[in-house]
Amino acid sequence: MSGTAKPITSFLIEDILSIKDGTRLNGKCCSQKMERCLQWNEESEMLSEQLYPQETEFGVQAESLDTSSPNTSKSSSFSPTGKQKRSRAAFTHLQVLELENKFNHQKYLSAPERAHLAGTLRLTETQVKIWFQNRRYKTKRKQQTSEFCKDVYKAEGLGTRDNLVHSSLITSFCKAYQYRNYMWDYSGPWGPTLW
DNA sequence: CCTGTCAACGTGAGCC
DNA sequence: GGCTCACGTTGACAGG
Repeated sequence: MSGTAKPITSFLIEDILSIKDGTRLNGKCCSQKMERCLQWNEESEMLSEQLYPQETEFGVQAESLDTSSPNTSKSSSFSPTGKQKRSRAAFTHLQVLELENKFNHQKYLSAPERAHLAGTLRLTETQVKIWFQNRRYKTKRKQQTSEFCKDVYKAEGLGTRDNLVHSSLITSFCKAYQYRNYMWDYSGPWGPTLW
């Protein structure tokens, strides 16, 4: 690894993370950040081939992935009642970024691919597997929700005062729906806003 | 305190 | 039987 390679990828990552239109990368991805992520996906592919031909598949140094050292392993803390507390790891932005990057190209991973990705991101294979499972489910729910609400809007039509009331009710329903965050569809026909 | 998010977990089914 | 999947739920955590 040369000294010139790191600043380039670090710049790209910091570039994305510095965008202030949202605090999370996963789930409710905000427009500018996601656009930059998608742009970065393409750039990182080219960069990784040029800069890290042998070292990593993703063009990001493994050491930089667990900087905040999330509690990715099972913690053995106990609740006051004596029951073992369930831990929930908080993946770093970089880990999520790489997982998203991979997911954009592949919705399913083979066992060797999963092992490699887990090693690169310093996660367990199970964590990668679960992440992909959850991610596929979220994508599906998001799509279903979008299509459902789109159909309702189509069926109801817009224009009259009654229809405006209807659309208002529909919007309320969609807002109340558990997976409303999946309606933030940056790649959808309505752009990156909540419709 | 309430609510939203999301990794982790449970369940049932399919594949080999 | 072991593995992975889709799907739904749980519970820790963070932000308002």
